[in-house]
Amino acid sequence: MLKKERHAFIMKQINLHNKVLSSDLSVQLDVSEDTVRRDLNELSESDKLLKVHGGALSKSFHFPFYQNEVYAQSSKREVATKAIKLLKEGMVVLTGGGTTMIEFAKLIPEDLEATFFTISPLVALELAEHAKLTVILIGGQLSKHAQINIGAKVINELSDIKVDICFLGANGIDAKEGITDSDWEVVQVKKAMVKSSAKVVILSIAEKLNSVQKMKVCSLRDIDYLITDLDNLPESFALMQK
Amino acid sequence: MLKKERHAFIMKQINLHNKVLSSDLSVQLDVSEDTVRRDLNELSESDKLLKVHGGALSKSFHFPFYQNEVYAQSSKREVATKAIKLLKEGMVVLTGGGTTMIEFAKLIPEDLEATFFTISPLVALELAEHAKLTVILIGGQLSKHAQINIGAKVINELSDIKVDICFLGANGIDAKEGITDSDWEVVQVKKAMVKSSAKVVILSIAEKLNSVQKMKVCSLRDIDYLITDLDNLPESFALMQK
DNA sequence: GAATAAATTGCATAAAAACGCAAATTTATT
DNA sequence: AATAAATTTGCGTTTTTATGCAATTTATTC
Repeated sequence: MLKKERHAFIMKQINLHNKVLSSDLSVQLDVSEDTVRRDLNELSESDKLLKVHGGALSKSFHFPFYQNEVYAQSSKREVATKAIKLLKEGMVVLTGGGTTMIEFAKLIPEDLEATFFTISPLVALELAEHAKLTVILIGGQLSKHAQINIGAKVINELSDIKVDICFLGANGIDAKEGITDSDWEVVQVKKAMVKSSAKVVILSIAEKLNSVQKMKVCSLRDIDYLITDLDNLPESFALMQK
Repeated sequence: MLKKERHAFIMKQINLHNKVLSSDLSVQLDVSEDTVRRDLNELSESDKLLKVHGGALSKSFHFPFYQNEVYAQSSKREVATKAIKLLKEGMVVLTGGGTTMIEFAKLIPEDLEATFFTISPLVALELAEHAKLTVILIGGQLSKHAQINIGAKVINELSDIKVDICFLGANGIDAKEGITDSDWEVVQVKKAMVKSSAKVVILSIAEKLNSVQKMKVCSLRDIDYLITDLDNLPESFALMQK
């Protein structure tokens, strides 16, 4: 394995988990810890990460002020920008949570008049910054991990509404397995959201394509739009772009 | 767990709760108290926190000048600190919104087990940082101005619950006119909250005493506790302190 | 002011980093 | 191709860092 490849691997791990251990990398990359250390030193010299005893951390760790920067933010913003185009005046919209969705909320044109339902307090607060939007937060138990509302109450309320379009982030997305997620409660909510919407839009950064999580939300044919930061989707996903 | 990670964790706890105990951190981080003390020493040397016997405090706690822009934060924190004492294990609580309430949420003991209903997304997110709390966000239309959920939906949901105690901020509070507010929708919600609660607690900084707003939420005799940052309340308010 | 909790200090141990060097691998040059 | 030069890698050794434990000193509390 080439040095550059190792570096790429390490950076990916850093972005994914915010930290790496020299010992882990040594095993994963099948090189000595010395080599890993040398790699980390180089990446640290070029300010790509923060080297610490025992491994390295994402740079955002040390500068808590800039910590708000999210992973692959530019990609997510790109995805969000494309998704915005599906919004029309007067629409009734339903959105999920997650960092991509927050970017989406931020990018909505200031003069758009529409009604937004959401299960995410954070997205709701972002949406509320827009003067002409009506924002309705679907209440329920707040999941500490996902920071969205979950539980029977949410499912119930969702069953009472029917919206024009639903924007949803994806945890895993695969041509065969469809949209998948790793949290049971979240899957239940997402299923209900899909059911309540005339059109379903999935937002996902390209990186998540072809990844599969444990539980299924829906299959690809239930989706109306799949939006990524790629210019054109891989063959296997192309079918459902209507 | 890497040292820097521990430091980050500690700082997060500090920012969240304004204080940490060495003994707690030792358990949470799964290291000896010695190590925690060394961590606290290092963070203290770099002026990140204030080390005290038994743990550490947020620097802002004693030097409120350098702290966030929240108006009269130290007073609000004082009010919140007093209010916390009314919380008991296993309680079902209802809270409103506002900066005082956010301070309140931050200061809740980490080990308290309770159920919190709230109409404020921000308070909900703060509460969600506490591992043992069940947080239920009462959904509805998000008021852009007040950043709380309002509208018929909220009133409806509130009418379905009955909680042990309700913590409410006040906009105006006066011996004769009682609790008053300036936003019609907010008043409706607050009324419903009072109705759904066995006990009602009003949190208010002393500054707001004897001020009157346009619309009435309830009179003073509907209140069970009135908490301010004063050591003892003025004569005119004394009556209803039970 | 005695009892208790927390902090400090010194020390032992273990883990990680740094260093130098030799072997191995890659790249460049004929 | 073949070989020289440069780079990269792994290993032993030394140095540094991190952590926990025990003993002592310093605070805190009743």
